[in-house]
Amino acid sequence: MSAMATRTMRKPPEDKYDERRRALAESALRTLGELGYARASLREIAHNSEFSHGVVHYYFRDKLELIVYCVQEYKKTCVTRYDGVVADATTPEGLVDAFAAKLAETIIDEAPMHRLWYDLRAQSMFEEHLREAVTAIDRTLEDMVWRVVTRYAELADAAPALTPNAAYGVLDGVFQQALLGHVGGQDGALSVLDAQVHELMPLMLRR
Amino acid sequence: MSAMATRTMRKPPEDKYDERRRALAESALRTLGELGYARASLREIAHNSEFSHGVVHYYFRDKLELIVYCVQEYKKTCVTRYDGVVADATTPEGLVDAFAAKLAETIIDEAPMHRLWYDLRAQSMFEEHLREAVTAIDRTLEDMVWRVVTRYAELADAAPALTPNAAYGVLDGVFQQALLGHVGGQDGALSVLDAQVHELMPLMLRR
DNA sequence: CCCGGGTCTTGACGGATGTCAAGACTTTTC
DNA sequence: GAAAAGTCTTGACATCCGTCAAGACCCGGG
Repeated sequence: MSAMATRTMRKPPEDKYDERRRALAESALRTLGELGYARASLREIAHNSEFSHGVVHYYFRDKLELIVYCVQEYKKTCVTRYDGVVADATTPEGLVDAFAAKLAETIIDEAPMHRLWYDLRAQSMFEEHLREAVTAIDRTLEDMVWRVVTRYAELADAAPALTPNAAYGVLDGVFQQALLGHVGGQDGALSVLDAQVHELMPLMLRR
Repeated sequence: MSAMATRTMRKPPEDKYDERRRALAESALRTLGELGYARASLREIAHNSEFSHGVVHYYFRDKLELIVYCVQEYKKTCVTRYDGVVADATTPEGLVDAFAAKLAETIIDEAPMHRLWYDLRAQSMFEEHLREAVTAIDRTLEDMVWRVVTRYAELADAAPALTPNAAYGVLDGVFQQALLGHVGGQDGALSVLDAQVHELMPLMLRR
């Protein structure tokens, strides 16, 4: 009768199951960051993990569910990335310095993850199954940026001159540009980013 | 001996050859805009043209050469897109209105081409063979934006407050966001873009 | 001890893809 | 008008992909 609704036919562990899903998703994220969405096959993903290729369909219905799960997993590593910057800053200039430095740092340390993000966001314009997860992350990132901007305005004793989505669009634009340059081997890309952030942040304050 | 250097073993037409390449590239662009880089197969591309699938390797060495050629072809349709806006504007406000309207218009009319562009740009972070062509287009777009910004500053009798790449990054960011929203069916995306452009352009002037 | 359910591997399937060789059709050339 | 060069189609190849079924392995409870 194929007694298998969709999920949870497990009995005792129930968290071992989720643990495996997370482990698998982590391997998948490594592979995805390396090869991109299009060329990361399930076999390659499994090969970069401690399992064999068949196990994927034991933990995920199909490839897309795996990837959506990965994307949501990735989101968690993003949310708090700049909260330290916001919390520690005491002057507007100091916040801009720390924020710009953190942006450059994350490009250096996590370039594969970031290029995967832009890949997935572009793919979501072709595959609507990705759209929901991508949109959710986009909102999360916008909120994150907005926390930085409002704190900056607060420290400068001014009001933000931009809407949240405009502020996100602006900073995401220059960030993406810097990532592109960095991945392409342009060594000036990161210092340009630093300069651009210092250039842009003051413009976000109403005067 | 397989007498076939790399190109040009043709004798008389030499332009019929290029004409076919262009026709094939046009079909390819249609298909690529529909399916994206990853899922646009040579057979599907040929199917959307008047030829059969084998002909691709008569005019292009492999799939990548086809796509790079397509990308360069696409560039030509971009370069002059906003030149009319620059030429016709007589007041700074008028230029912003026309520019914002043109941005929204091109999202409506050519959404497939634009999402393809962002797809290819993301792919170029994984496939270095795409990088050169993508970088060239990126520079072209930056120049295009810069022409708008300098003309705007000129009309407003002020100096630009941003560097060319910052200005491009900023506008590309909000444009991409609007495209994402438009493709995803958010009907407010375009009016948000219009508002954002009106919000951002004045900030680009030194005061 | 063994039995049963959860876990994982192996191997196979049908289909799609890039590539290319062989030849047919078309145009040019003498 | 026949030969040659250019153009295009057809069909096949090797390979890779996602998926899934069959069974082996592992482990706790009877």
